[in-house]
Amino acid sequence: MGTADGDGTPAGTRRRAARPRRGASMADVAHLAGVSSQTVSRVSNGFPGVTDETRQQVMAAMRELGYRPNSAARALKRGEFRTLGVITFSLSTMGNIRTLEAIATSAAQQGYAVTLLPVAVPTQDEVNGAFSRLGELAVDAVIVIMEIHLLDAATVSLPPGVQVVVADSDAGDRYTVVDTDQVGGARDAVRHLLNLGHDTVWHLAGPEDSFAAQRRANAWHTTLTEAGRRPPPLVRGDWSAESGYRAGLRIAEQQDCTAVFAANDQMALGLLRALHERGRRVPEDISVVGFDDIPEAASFLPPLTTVHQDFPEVGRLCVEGVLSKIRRPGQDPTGHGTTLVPTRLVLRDSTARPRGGDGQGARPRS
Amino acid sequence: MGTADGDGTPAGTRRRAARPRRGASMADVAHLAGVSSQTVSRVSNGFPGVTDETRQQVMAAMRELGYRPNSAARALKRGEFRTLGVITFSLSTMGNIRTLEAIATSAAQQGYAVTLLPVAVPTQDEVNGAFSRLGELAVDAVIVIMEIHLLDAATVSLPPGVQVVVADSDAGDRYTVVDTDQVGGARDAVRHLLNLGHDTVWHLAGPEDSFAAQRRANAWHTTLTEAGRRPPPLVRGDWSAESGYRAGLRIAEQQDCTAVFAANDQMALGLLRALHERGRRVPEDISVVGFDDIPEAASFLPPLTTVHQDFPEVGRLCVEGVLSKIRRPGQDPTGHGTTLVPTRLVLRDSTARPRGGDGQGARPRS
DNA sequence: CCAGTGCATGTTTACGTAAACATTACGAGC
DNA sequence: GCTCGTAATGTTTACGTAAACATGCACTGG
Repeated sequence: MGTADGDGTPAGTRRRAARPRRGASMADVAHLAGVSSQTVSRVSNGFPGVTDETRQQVMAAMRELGYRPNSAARALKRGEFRTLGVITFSLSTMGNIRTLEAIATSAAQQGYAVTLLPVAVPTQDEVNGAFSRLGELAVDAVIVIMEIHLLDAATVSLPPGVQVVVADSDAGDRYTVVDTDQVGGARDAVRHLLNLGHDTVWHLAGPEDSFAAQRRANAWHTTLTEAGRRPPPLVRGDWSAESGYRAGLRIAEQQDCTAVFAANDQMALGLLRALHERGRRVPEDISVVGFDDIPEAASFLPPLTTVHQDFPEVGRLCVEGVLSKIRRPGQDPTGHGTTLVPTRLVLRDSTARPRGGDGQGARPRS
Repeated sequence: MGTADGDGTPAGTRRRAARPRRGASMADVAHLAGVSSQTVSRVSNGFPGVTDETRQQVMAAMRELGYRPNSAARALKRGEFRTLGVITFSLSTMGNIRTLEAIATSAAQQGYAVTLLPVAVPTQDEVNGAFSRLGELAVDAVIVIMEIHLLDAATVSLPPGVQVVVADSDAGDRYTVVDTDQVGGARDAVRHLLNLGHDTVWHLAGPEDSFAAQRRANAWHTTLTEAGRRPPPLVRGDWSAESGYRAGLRIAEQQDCTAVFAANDQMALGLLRALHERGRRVPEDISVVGFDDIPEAASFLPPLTTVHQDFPEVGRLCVEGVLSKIRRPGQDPTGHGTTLVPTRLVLRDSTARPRGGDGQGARPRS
């Protein structure tokens, strides 16, 4: 590249006009520093075999030209993008968001970027489309945050060589899965209420097509049955506070109901409002336990006892899992299967002994 | 690439063992289809000048080999990545999340992917670091979702040719900014309370280092002053429900306070709890207005009157703005400046006329 | 004093794609 | 019948990087 040419136009200007130049290349840096581009490459990657003096010269040239490695060329050469893809439905649920955030943070620490692949409408076609677009996406591996049942038929179109880890799902036999210990959390919630002396516990469940909702409901049922209690009819919501409110209006009618386990905090919020409107006091008349421990849960009326999920840990494990798959080229020694992240029951003010209860084994509340 | 070679190892196997092959290249497809790789390229990009018959053959070969274009090579050749970068702090605020989601969706519709660039600790160094890492990131343009004052000194390290649009900030003179009409929203909230007959309106503000909080507070102050009312002392929170609760305990002491405008819904939630605990009824004793209209706001106790923000529109406009910058190579005709997205006051049950108020001009509440 | 050794640096090449240019083939027009 | 034009396809090359290989130079030891 000359410094000027015949038509009076400064060199490079025309190119910049045609297509904005991204920046200086290795060749430019090499030229300025008076070395070969290979030496620039070595400096750029921190490789040995370069004199300190040369290194300084090259770095000075880099600074002067504002050199930044071209990631496309680098990816092409190295065969990897240092980028993880995250497929997710709408970021409307708190859990997905927190998980995503943790994934992005963990990935950044490992030198990986995160590309978001939103699936607008959760239909099978959309999911398949996302998986197939993946093949031409600049991504080394994929983490799927998807709680509903659409993963099955999508397997086929997975491009080869792209590893997958799934958060918040089952399918542990076909994919590596990282998930909150839904069963343990739900069991803790129900046992807490039973220990306080409640005869039984109602359940305000999440939508039918959600794996998480399904497992929380199953665990609720099992725990009650194992304790020799008869499970009341299951009440279903759709995760939203509004659905919790509607369900709550019905639950308030049940005079024998003294304890409710809501499958998430938003529905618990709606439930609290319905109970309040109907004059059922919480926790004096009815105890309520939520799930998730969203930041606002401590400010509900009353502050909500709930099952805390460790989303950052879920995200971290997803990244760890997927990177370990990338890094060992051969068979994955951990194999498929599910990694469970434990939950923690956070006691606040929405649970108490039933008025007429005997309270055997109940922990005193502060 | 032959079908077998001398040592009995099937061709390609050794390569796959050394480094997992990403997939077939154009050359492989071309070989199978019996055409040149250029023809494959034409088919791949939907260019004219290919017989239907040839096109069919090529597509068949693509299917058979599971061919996916290599995006690194494509990006290198074309000089663009078809990817937008989004720089953001922790995704803990609902607004950022909703905006991000809208950005991802809009970008996807335009054929662009979105890469997340989380900035862990919001220090100047971190922001500068994020901007500088950007240069080697596979990104054509950047959208910054950042409400605090750290953008100023970061300008220098912006790599050339990378366009920026900023959401939720000011700096409209140096960057293109898309933002919610904070001033209009706050004014509507305050006027609504004044119209109901309240003498004045207290303000529960967000943190000092937030542009949005600052502008909402300014608009609150201006609106009161313009209406000839004396603004009460400003109460400050940090966006969290917990801080709203603490502030609410203090506000509950003010016997002359009949109306509060909270700078977001989370703080309003904490405020509601504090007022309830102190026996101040909402809306009979004190009216409360929030800001954001988070989904749960309709399920608060009582359902919250609040200022609705159109986050999807903000995200859409960010993408539109940044893509228009990319697409017109020369000067941006829209120039820098700020695009405001209007808000909408959503009336629910947390506001009413003051008990002793005259209520002139007040709209009747349902 | 010269082969040998090791280190700093340069040269060649390939990664996969697509623009630019080159080459065919086939039919229309004179 | 021969040229010209056009459409279909092939060949060359460049994008920026980094691995593999090549060179050259200084110092070491016999």
